[in-house]
Amino acid sequence: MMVESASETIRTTPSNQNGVSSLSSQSDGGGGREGGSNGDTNGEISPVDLLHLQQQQALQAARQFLLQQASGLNSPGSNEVKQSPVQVPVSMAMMSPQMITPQQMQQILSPPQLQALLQQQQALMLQQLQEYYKKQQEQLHLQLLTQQQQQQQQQQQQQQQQQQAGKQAAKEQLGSKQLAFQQQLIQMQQLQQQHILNLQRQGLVPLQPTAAMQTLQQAMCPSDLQQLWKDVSGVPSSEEALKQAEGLDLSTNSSNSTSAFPKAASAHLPLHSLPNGQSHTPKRDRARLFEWISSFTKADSGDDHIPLYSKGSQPPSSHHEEHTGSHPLYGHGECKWPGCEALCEDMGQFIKHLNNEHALDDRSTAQCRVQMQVVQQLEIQLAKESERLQAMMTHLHMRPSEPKPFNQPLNLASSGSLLKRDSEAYPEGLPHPPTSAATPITPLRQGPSVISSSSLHTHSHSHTHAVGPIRRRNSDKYCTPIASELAQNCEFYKNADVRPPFTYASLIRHAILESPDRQLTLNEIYNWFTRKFAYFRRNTATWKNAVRHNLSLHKCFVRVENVKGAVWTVDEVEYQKRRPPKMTGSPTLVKNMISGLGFGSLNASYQAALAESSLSLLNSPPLVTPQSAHSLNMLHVGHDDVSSTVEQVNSNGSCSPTLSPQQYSHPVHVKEEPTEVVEEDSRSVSLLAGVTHSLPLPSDERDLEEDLPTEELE
DNA sequence: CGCATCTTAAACAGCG
DNA sequence: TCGCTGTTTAAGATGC
Repeated sequence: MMVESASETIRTTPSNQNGVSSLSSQSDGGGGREGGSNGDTNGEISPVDLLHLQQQQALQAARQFLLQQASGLNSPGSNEVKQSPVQVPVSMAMMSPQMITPQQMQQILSPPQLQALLQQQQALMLQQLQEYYKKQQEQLHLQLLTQQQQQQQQQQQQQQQQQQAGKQAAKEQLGSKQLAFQQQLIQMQQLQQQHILNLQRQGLVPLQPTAAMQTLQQAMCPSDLQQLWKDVSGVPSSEEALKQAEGLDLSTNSSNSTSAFPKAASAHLPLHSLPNGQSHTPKRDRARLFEWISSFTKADSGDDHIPLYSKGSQPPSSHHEEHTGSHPLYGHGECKWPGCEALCEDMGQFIKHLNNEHALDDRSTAQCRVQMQVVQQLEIQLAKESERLQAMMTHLHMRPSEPKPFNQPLNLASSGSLLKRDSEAYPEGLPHPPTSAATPITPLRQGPSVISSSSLHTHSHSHTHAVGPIRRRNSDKYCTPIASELAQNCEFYKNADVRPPFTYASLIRHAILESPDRQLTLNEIYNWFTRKFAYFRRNTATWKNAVRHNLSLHKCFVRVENVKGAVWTVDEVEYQKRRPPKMTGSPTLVKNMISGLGFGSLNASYQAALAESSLSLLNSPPLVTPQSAHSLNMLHVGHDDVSSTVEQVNSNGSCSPTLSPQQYSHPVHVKEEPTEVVEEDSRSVSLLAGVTHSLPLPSDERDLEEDLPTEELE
């Protein structure tokens, strides 16, 4: 039954996306900014507008990034094959910002990129938020002053006209008015302070006492969004805040009789701009609304069974929540819908409430979008922390005196040009994401695969040229797509319920090769999976079965009887052999895939496979090592790699003394003839050539040309 | 359309 | 008998 829902999901996914893409072709360039002017006639910015602005800007920036990348790929030293790599980016880039759903963005951009983007948006948003607060306060003061003046005037008048009668009453009335304003002022200040406190409480923002109370810092944490969310949503629990927001927004919205919700919705929805904040949802938009919603309902509900294969993007069932015993939106007798907190005695009542109060409408959609941003924030933060950790680990694994060479070339090698473009992608005047400070190399990461390719490639660079034993030892962990990916996004995968973009086979292989003895029991493999990936902490039956299946199916996995039972090892030769030769034809496509830009429309498994195979192509060069001739021949075709480098390490004697060469490279199936090896060899070379000539990035080309001959011909 | 790869599911057998 | 391990088959999705 799972299969059915899953396949349905898969089928609907692309059509949905296409449908969305084809729908709104409005506002290519200026569209992104229309939101900024929405309801902003007096230079005042409401939280709603800020959110909208943030979103718009994020999308805009993403679009810009994609465009630039596309053009960047296109322009320099391009040859005849330039069409394919550009295809996806351009098609994505041509979408109006509204058309790129956040999920798509997530698929297009790696967490770090998203992080960078959002942080940058946050900075701007915070700035504006701060301005907003300031203005509100000023306005309050102003109103307070006018009130006081009025009061004085009235008092004078009253004194003149009727000295005695009604004096007391008027005073009280005016006093209460004044009090209300003062209250508003105080609340506004509290709101502002709370934002800051939230930032600090969550530890998401470093405590900077001096700046803290004056500026709203550089980051916006989920709690802020929640706060804004409440401001925006106008739910009973946050009525005061809403009143403030609306009440204060007199100059622009005093005459607006519509509720805050449509306003919020109009601000958030990418559908169209609603000039007056009127609730207005055409059928067409409702359809898209639904698509949009359904594309996210899945993301946040991690409790149901999501087939690995279909995890591409869509929920297997849009009504999944109603069938489960527990509901992510229901807990402790309360509706957990953001800002709702409605009491529901039981599940049935809750469901009823959910259907009634949180049906598919603009409001819910707006709320959903905000929640999505909250989630994005968290993910981004997670990615950021992961990177930080990675940088720390990288640093600690090295000699203190060493100038950290490993990461440096990462960008230089294959992403050098991208880096430039990427940095250009940030609008002027906006601070670059803080990550760049912590981990200078990462801001540009394209996503798992790209990093992998680049880092891999880089690794080869540094590895073969000027890397000492220690670095080599260190880098061997990062030199493969999986390895580098895991190394860099280790924490991310560990905590985020994200399917790693690698196949079971490659993961298993990596797990085995990562182990001290290059051998693991089945159970240890299981443990590795669960340890490394949050994704594999559920549906254990499914993926464990898959693991066993892969172990049995692939000849590259060799079962070895051990003293304490059976362990699994990797037959590298077999592993190399099994690699799909299909991708050879279109290195550009490969590159494209690797860039992550094309991943959006692929399902997870296929992405994984493609990424893997693609990377393997880009990977081949570096794998030649001062290893024995035998392993050199066997391994330098290496695909995604660890093994080869691991072997290098081994040859250096710095690693895994327990490993017997026989066990590793020729465990059981020692059936490779020299001829076969030669074949592999030549194939790899030709592949390499193909890659070299069609690589869109000049830096890559240069690197390859520089590196390859020396390495290959060595 | 056929092929290859991957994922998922499931049946089955051996073993402790 | 049960659970784990390992093998095998089949179906479906996807891209070339």
